[in-house]
Amino acid sequence: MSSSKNGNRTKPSKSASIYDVAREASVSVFTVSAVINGKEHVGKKLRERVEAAISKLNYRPNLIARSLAKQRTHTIGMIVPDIANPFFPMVVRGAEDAAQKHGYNLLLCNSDDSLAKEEASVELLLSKRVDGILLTKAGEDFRPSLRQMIEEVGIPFVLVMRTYPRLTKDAVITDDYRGAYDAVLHLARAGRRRIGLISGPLKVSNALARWEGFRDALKAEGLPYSSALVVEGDYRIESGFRAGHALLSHHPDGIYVANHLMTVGLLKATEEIGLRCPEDFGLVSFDDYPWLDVFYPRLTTVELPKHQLGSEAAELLIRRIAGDRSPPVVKKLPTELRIRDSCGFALSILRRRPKKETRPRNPRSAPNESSKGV
Amino acid sequence: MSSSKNGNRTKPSKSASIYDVAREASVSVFTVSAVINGKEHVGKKLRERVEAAISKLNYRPNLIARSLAKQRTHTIGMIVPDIANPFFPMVVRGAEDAAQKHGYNLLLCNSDDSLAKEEASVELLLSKRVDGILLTKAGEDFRPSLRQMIEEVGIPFVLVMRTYPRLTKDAVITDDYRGAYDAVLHLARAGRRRIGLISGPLKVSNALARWEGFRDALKAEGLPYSSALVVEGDYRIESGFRAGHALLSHHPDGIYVANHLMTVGLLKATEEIGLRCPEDFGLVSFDDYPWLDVFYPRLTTVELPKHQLGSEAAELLIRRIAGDRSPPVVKKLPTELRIRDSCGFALSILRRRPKKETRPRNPRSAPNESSKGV
DNA sequence: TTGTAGGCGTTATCAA
DNA sequence: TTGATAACGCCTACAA
Repeated sequence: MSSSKNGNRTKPSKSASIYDVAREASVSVFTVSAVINGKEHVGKKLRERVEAAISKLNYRPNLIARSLAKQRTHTIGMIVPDIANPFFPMVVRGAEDAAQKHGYNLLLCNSDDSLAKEEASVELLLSKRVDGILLTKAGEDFRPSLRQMIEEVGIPFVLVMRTYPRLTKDAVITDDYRGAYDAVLHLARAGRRRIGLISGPLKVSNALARWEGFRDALKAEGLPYSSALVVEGDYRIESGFRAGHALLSHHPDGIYVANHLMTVGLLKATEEIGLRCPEDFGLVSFDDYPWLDVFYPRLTTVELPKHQLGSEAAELLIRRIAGDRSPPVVKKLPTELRIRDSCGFALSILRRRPKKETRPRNPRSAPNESSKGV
Repeated sequence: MSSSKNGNRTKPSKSASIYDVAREASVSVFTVSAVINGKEHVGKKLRERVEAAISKLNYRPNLIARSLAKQRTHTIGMIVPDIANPFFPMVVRGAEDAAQKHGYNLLLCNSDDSLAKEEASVELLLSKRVDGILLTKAGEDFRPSLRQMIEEVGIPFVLVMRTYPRLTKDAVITDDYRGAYDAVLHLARAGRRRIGLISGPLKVSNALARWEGFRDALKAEGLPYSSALVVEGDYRIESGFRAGHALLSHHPDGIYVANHLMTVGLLKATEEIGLRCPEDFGLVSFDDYPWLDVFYPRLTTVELPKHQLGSEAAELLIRRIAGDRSPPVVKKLPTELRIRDSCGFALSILRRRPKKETRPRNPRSAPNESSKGV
C-alpha cells in the first residue's frame, strides 16, 4: 500500500491530501499543516517524519482548498484592452514581476475596450475571488453597474493608465499632459508652425490630458490652435490611417500622434500620399520601443515607463490587499522625450546652415537590452 | 435586516453564500444550487423565489468553493519565456480568446527562459490546480524533475512553439523548417550568394528546424555552407547585435535571421558599420508585425501565425481536459513569406535592367487591422 | 508541542 | 421535485 510510487492504482487518480500525509507519517493533520506552513513549534522528529512522508507521497498542497479556508487566493486579476497592443505586454510584465515577488499570480483578461466584455471579466474575476484587480478601464464611461460592483465588493481595485472623473480610486498613470506638452514644444522648436494632432478618444482620461498638453504647448509657443488640425482616433492603426488622411488634407508641417499604433496608421497614409518624414512633416509620437531606433523614419517619441506602470500598480494593489487603508492615491509617472529624427530638428538646423548630409548617421552605440527568445 | 443594501454592517464583510440565499428564499441549498446551474427540474415558483433572493442579496457564486467541490478550476496556466517579447502577446491573445470561448481563464507566467523559474511556475500552477498547462518550454533541456512532474500529475500539457526530442506530448508549432527554407530560397533567387544565418539556440527545436531549412535551401540552390557564416544567438536583441558583428566580418551578401528581435540587433550592428540594407546585404527575418510595412528597411519576413498558434493550442488543451484520450498530436502550422524590400529582390531585377527608381513606392493600400487602444 | 473538530462555499448522493 | 448531509482539502480555534 505504500511501496510503489503511487500506491496500487495505475492512474495517480487522486493526488495525496494532507490526510494521506498525516497517516503516512502517523501524525495529525495539524502537524502536517504546521510543517507545510513553516511553523516553528514542531518537534524535530515529527517534522522529519512529515517531510519524509511528503516527499514520498509527492504531496503538493491544494491551494484551492487553502484559498477557500483562508479566504485569500493570492491571485490578482488584470484587465487590459488588448495584450496584443504592443503597449501592454510590458505593463503586464511589470505587474507580473511585482506580483510574483509577493507570491501572487496574474489572471489575465482582454476587454477589447468593450464595456460588456469588461464587466463580464470583472464579474468572473470576482467570482473567482481574486484578491484584487488591476484595471485599464475600457471604453469611455464608467457604468453605474460596474461602479457599484466595485464599490460593494470588498476587494481593492487599482486603475492603470486611465482614470475617471469623480472616481476616487487608486490609480497609476503617466504624466500625459507633460509628455504631450514636451512633444509639441519640441516640434515647435524644430520650426514647425502648423502642428496637427492625432488624438485618442477624448473621453479617455489620458487622451484628454494629451490633448490639453498639445493645446497649452501651442499657446506657449504662440502658435494658433486650429480644430481642423485636430483629429480624434481610437488608438488603433486603422484610425490613425483615416485620421492621417483627414489631417493631411489641411497640410500640417508637424504632427503629434498620441500613440504608436496610430502613428503606424499615419505613416501608411503619408506613404500613400507620397509625403516623407521628416522632410515634408515633422512627427512626434507616444510610446517608445526598443526597435524604433533601427528603422526609418527614426521616430522621436515620448516614452512611457510601461514596466514601472505595471509594477507600481501591482505593488500598490498588494499593499491594499495587505490592509493598507490610507486615502486613495493617484501616482503619476514621468515621461521622457526621446529625440531622434522624425521631428526634423536636425533638419531645421541644417536649413539654417546647410552643411552636412540630409539624413545624419546615427552614432548610437550599444543596443538596448530587451525581451527574451521565441 | 434586509432593507438596506448590505444588511446592517458598514462593510459588506461577508459576501452572501448559497446558504444565505436559501434562507432568504426559504428553500434548501440544493434548490439554490440547481437554479444557479440552470437545472430544469425546479418548480417555477421556487425558481422565482430563488432568483429574487439572489439579486436581492447580490449573490455571486464562489468559484473557489465550486472548484474544490468539482475538482475543476476552469483555469489554464500559460507559461511563456517573456510576454514582453513582441512575439508572444499575440500567441497569448489567441490562447485567451479560445479559453474565454470555452469558459476558461488564463493564469500567465513568465519563465525568462530559466529552467528554475519555469519549474517553480509549473509547481505553483499545479498547486493552484489549473486544469491544464500551455507551455513554451524554457531553456534547452527537459529536466527529469519536470518531466516526471508532468508525467505524474493527471493534467494535460500542450507544448507551444517548441517540442523536445523523445517527448511524446501534444504540441502546436510552426513549420519552421519550411519557413526558413523559403526565406533562404528567396534570398538566393534575389541573387545572394554568400548567405549567412543568425540562428536561435540550436538546442531549441525551432531554432534547429530553422537551421536545417537554411542548410537545405543552400544545398538546393547549389550554394556552399560555411560555418563561418552561421552564428548562434539566443533570440534577444543583444545577441543579434553581437552575432551581426561576428557575421559581417565575413562579408555575407545575404542574411537570414531567425527571429525579429535578433534582426533589430543586427540592424544596430550594420548601422554602426555603415552597411545599408538592401543595398549592401539582403535580409530576411522571421516574425512579422503590422508596423513593419511602414518602416525602412522594409523587412521581408516569414510570418508565423501567432494568434492561431495560441488558439489551437488552447483548443487542443481544452479538448484534453474534456477527456479526449486520443494519441498525442503535433500540429504544425504553415508559415508565410512576406516579400518586401529588404531581401533586395527588386534590386536584383533592377540590376539586370536598370529602369525605375531605386526604392520603389510601395503601392500597398489598406492598412491591416490590429490591436486596440492604450 | 500535538490532536480534535468545525468551518470555508459548493456539489453530489440518497432519501423522502 | 425537494431536502438533509456528506464530501472536497485545508486552516485554526480550542483542548489536551
